Amino acid sequence: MSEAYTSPRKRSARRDVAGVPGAPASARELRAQGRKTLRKLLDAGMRVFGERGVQAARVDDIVRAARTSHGTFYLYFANKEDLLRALAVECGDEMQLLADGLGAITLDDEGVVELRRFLAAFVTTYRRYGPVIRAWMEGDISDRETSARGVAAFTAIANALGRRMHEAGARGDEVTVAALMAMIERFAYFRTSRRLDLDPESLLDTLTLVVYRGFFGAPVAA
Amino acid sequence: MSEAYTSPRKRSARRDVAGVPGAPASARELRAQGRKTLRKLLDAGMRVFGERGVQAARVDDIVRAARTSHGTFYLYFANKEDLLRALAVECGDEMQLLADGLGAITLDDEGVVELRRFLAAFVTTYRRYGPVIRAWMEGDISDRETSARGVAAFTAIANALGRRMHEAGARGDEVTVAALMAMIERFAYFRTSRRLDLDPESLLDTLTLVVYRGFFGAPVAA
Amino acid sequence: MSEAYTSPRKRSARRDVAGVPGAPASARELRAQGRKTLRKLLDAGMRVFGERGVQAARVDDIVRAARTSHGTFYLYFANKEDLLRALAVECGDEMQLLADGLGAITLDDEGVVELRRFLAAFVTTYRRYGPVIRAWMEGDISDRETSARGVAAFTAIANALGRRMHEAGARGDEVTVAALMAMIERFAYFRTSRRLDLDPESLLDTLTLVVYRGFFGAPVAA
Amino acid sequence: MSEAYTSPRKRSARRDVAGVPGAPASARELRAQGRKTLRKLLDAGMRVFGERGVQAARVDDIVRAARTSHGTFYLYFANKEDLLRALAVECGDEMQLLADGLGAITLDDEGVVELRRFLAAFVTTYRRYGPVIRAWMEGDISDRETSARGVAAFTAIANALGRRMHEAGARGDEVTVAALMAMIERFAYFRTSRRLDLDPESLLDTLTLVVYRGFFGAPVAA
DNA sequence: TATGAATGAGTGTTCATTCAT
DNA sequence: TATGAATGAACACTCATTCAT
Repeated sequence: MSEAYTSPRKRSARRDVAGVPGAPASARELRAQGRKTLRKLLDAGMRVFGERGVQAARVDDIVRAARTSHGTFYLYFANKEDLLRALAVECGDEMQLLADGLGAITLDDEGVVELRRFLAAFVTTYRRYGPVIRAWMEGDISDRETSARGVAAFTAIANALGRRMHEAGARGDEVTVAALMAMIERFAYFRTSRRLDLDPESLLDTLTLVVYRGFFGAPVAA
Repeated sequence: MSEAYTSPRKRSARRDVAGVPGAPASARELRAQGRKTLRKLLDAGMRVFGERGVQAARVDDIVRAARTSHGTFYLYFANKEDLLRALAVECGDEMQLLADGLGAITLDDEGVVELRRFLAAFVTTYRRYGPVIRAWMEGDISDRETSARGVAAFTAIANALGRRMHEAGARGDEVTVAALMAMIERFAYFRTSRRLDLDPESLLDTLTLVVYRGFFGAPVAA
Repeated sequence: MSEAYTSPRKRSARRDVAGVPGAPASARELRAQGRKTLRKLLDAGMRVFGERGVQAARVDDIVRAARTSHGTFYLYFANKEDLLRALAVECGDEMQLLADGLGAITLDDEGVVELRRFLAAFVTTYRRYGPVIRAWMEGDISDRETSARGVAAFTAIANALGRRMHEAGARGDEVTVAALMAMIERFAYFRTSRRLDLDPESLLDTLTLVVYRGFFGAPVAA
Repeated sequence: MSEAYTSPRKRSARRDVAGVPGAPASARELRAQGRKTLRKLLDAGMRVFGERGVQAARVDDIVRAARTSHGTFYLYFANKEDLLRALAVECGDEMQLLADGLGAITLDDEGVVELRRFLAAFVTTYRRYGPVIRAWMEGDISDRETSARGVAAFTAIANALGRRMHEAGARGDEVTVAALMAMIERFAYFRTSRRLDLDPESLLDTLTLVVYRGFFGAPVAA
């Protein structure tokens, strides 16, 4: 009973438990209109995170990009972190698909083609979810759940790569795979950020070559 | 693209007279006492940048770590960015030394030893200057001069590596070297941040192996 | 190590533990200047809480009343609640003094005089700390410590009154004393808020009479 | 003095056309369905005001408690204040009934019984309308009409009590009656909020005793 | 009559930077 | 050279109220 004064933050924390008003998008039923707005915010978030970086992005940037209001943002997400979490879920799903789709890397031309296809797919995903992936890599995420989801996504891909390396007769140990993934991620980053301003196709060729030779160990005719 | 660090004040610009009020440390003669305080601030800055990240680090964190006051900070640096710049100078010098010190990577055991020595030296530098290096890599620096210094430092190492690869008969083109450096940097990052919690020595062995085989192209007996 | 993104609120919570920057006034050494500002804020807080009420008072009202800035407020208090806590400490001390100062209520004119003196003193304290006292009575305080301090203060006075009633041969049980205190508090409230716009002295006479007769049980010649 | 509740919008005034858009409930004819929804909102309002306090209660809390929507709320009430007004009307009626029902307080056992009955009735009313009554007492209401209705309700009871005291040969002056009512109100508050966690019946006995002796002046055998 | 969605002004809090001592 | 104190713009988050369906 009764009016006990609590600092607004506390109140908000208290309410987070009940969970309704500023509840993460997933916690409420949404109609067509609501789903549309949610999508707008997710897209805008991705865009702004990419432009400004996860840390520097302001909620104001995001709502402006989504052409909506401040209040609306908090109707769908508890805060910026919560938006990041939602994007991480999407990104995780996407990366799982990548992992599942990785075929055998045989020691012939077809293997090279498959590897190149995979790397191209990774880059494509990166162009959309790069900021989330970088946040995972850089440890820029404190939320347990979100962080764990990142680990799971990376692990899925790492395992897929490791298995394929094994099949190809190469070392697929943890460290080697980690080095490989680091290289792929950085490559996608440089590619997406245009820091290496070269022809995308030939960039991809070079990466494929380095990965093939360095990690799958097979001699390849340049 | 992305996260270039700009001090908030820049946004709502005010004045930009080169360096008068809290002139950068280098602009003034310092006595013993002053040099000691400067050192304290540089060390504290490095530490805090490492703990909180360049963007999230607050001047308050730094002065507390240095056991000094806000006022003192601005006696030595014009702002947070200026401190980063000072650290970048140190880091750049260090990386130049690394580049200069890279010997030939021959196709025998001695080559492996030299490569391993170089990688170990890089990791050591990274343990101290990691945050600056990461800020460079991630494009988290907006200041022209500081950024340019990063490019120079990376280029020095890249060139050294490229030359040595050439000598060893391997491809030393820009993209390949970039991939190599990305891998080394990430490795050092994971190593320093203990995200890969394995034995440092064997981590280094694996990295050496992957780099040797993947980039210098030589067959190596595991 | 490293930049994990945490929502600003979380960070602030984390820092509260370390306790330095927005630390409650008591946690830092203050010089003359600082003590003066602290006093200004406490006084302004008391005034604004009185005018607007504890809940409705905005930090902005308080800093305007104290002729200082927003930032300064948070240099001395973690938030509004923290200011209330500080005022509660002062108020608690004051009420303890009241309790300690209550003399015997004898069944003669001197008893009436002592009772009147006590009630006058209570009203004086109330004029200064009324908002805090009301917040305690109304349960408008959620903070454990602050709340407990209120209970302690009330208990001290209640015990003193109960003892004096006993000595006078009257019932000094918990409920009766509570009823007595409720009446006194409400009286002070109406008196301070000028809701009963009558002559203060005769108001006090009437209160003394009612209390004397109703609680100390002695027949008194009007 | 103090905490008069004003809706935030009033401050940044906008329009004040008497009662057009969400006309107060009374202004429209309601069918069965509408009356039911109105009732739900009134009940929920009372409940939430009791739990959170009049000031802290949010429209969102109320509609959630009433299992209806924001839009619906404004179909029945112009704003939060309007809901409070509607509840005040109910409460005022109830208190008028209390006043009308107060019988003579004779100087014998029957007088005690009647007083006890009245106090019990007051407590019952308080259990339902406590928040409104407290808002009146605390001056938490800025609306003229609502406030006036509170004064009228209190005056009705005060007059009834004053008259009965007179009949019993006791002082029934304004101040004494105010003191009496303050005590009764606080008692009901503590009783309802369970701050005095004692047996309700014996609480009521004690209150009756104190009131009887202190205000009606009669000697009573404990 | 009911509802979910949208809005934006209001308020709390932080932190880089300046200033007086 | 050092320091504690002050400042205010920037940003996060809330909630009463309106609107389209």
